[in-house]
Amino acid sequence: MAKGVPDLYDIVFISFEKMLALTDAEKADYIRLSEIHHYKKGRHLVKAGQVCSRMYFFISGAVRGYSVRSHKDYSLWFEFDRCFVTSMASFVSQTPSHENIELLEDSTLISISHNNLLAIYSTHPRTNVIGRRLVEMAFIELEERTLAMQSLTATDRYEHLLERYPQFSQRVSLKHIASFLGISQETLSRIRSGK
Amino acid sequence: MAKGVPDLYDIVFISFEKMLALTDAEKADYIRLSEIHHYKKGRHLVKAGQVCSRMYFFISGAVRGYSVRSHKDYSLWFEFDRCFVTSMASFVSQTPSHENIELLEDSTLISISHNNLLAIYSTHPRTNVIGRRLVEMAFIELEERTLAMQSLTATDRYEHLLERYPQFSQRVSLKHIASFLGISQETLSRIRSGK
DNA sequence: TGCCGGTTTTGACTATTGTCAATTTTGCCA
DNA sequence: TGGCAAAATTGACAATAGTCAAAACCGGCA
Repeated sequence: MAKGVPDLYDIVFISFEKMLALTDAEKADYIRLSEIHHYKKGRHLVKAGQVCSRMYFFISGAVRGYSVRSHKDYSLWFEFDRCFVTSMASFVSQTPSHENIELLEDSTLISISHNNLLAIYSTHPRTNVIGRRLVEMAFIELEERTLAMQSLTATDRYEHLLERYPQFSQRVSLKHIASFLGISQETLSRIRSGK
Repeated sequence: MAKGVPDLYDIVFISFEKMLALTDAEKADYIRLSEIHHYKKGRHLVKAGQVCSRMYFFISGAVRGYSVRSHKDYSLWFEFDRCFVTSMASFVSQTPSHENIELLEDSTLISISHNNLLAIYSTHPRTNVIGRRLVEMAFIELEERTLAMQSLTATDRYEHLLERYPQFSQRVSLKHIASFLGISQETLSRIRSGK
């Protein structure tokens, strides 16, 4: 095993621990069945129409999920270091993705294929809880966002975002933040300038 | 077992089959650990602040999830006959619910407690997939709705809703549909009249 | 049938947000 | 460091949606 590799896996195992502390045998299988990548900004992990076959963990970097409708780009979510990322709906049912996933920064990540993840679930049944937890967390996050879209004005949504995700304003362009909030770039600019 | 009861359970077992065909032993445990209810229109299954301790299956009836913010009522989802219903975020992590669940019609339902469901998962580990599938389906549904909120105008959201859920216009008041779409009742009225 | 309460529609006006076009600012790198 | 392309801001105007108040509609029931 290459020098430095255990360090990277230490990071993902700490994140797993929030859901389930893995045994050494489970960790060994995860290491054996996963891959490490160093990808450049701009690279796509998934494009709409493709089946998303891998679950990613971001050691470092930033990533955006987005969907294109009527020639327009709608940002759906953003994730940064130490997060699990995949096109959830596509990955869990292995059907074509409606969303694209694009790196916003050069990133270091670990990925595992759907097949290999199922193999781990099968070999170590108690790890099933991880799959469930990941979907549950994604669901809770999305629920909060949907209610914000429904009940808050554009200004309140922006302020809510700044509080909840301070990273955004450092690492995401205003164009993408605007599309995430469901408003035009110009409106966001006016909100920021205090009208 | 009372006459008619097996018929009701036949309905829920058909719905389970879309996720996992249950064995006779699994069905027997589900019957033993669940309850049948006949509830009146207006009854609440969960109120905000309470932990939602049960997963419901609607044999017949209609139900609405909603959240109250700044004294306003925001409809989050609707479900009708033959659907599984719970306050997902609250149920899966057994924390206080942010949403209320209210019956829109007199309804017949089957419910199982969180503890009893975990007991079934534990006795029959392969049934774990049901829990995951339920969250996954809820997630996919919510994802579609969020993108609609973000990318469609009010008029398009209303037309999309009519296509996707024809039941809505028969069984849900315009007040609730408007709050679901994130628009005022008057705006919905004008959209319907063709401006 | 006729009244009642709740639901839905309509009107007039205001507020918010979008669009298009023109600048200005920023970040990168040759 | 200078120059370029992308990102962000600004202005003028149009389109969309909200608010408040009043009227019309509708369903249940005495």
